[in-house]
Amino acid sequence: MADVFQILAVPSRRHLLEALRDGERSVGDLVHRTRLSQPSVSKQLRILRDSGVVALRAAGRQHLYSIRGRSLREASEWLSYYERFWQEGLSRMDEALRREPRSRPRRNG
Amino acid sequence: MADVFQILAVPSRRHLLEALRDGERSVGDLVHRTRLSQPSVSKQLRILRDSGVVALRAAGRQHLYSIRGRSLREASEWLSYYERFWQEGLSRMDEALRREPRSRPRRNG
DNA sequence: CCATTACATACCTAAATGGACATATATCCC
DNA sequence: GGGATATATGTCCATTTAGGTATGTAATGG
Repeated sequence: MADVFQILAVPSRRHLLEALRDGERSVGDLVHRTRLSQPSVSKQLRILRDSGVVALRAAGRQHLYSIRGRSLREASEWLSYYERFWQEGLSRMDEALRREPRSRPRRNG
Repeated sequence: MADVFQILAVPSRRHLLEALRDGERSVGDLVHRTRLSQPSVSKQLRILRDSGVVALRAAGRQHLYSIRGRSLREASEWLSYYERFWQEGLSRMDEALRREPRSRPRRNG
């Protein structure tokens, strides 16, 4: 069960997850949406499943995969600590001041 | 300029970014906060810089690194497409229905 | 039962890369 | 200048792994 960022690091796996955004898809369906061979798709789906990012449901001969939010949430939460670095227009100067709250900014730098 | 998820896939790099959460840090400072050698820290900082995740500011002999939000934002935005998978209690059944909005749920499946 | 369809697994290989050590470069201080 | 400090780069290596091909397995239909 590798960490979620390592899972997301591979473009093919992200493409698979993008194809799953609007619901369950079969393996063959996913193969058509990528440039990967069927075994490669199955392999990446296996990795996604082992890491808890997708779930599998059997339906006859078909295997239907779907997104499981829980693991992706970890990544999102990690990134949330950095939101302030783009939400406010934080410059490095602002940061420097933030680290030394005792010294007030001087009029002339 | 590798993609941001590949950058974040390496734990050492995430540790460096965590150490930069509350502002600029020098290289030596970051070395003390990791178990990496100084050259390894410099190497990873170089990668982070090339990918636009951190910025460098020289201050005498010291090189001060800081977070640049822009690149991380891309990752956060990608993940935002999956928020609904954990924000609502979405089951696979819900998803199936979402994919076929024309057919109403039948009383007996 | 047999062919077909749908998917998974085994195995292999080429490529990428994280981290270490040695060394180069730059700045500071005496 | 010269030594010390701070950081960067060069080089090497062991490890990981994405993707392909070949093959195995399970479900469906006649």
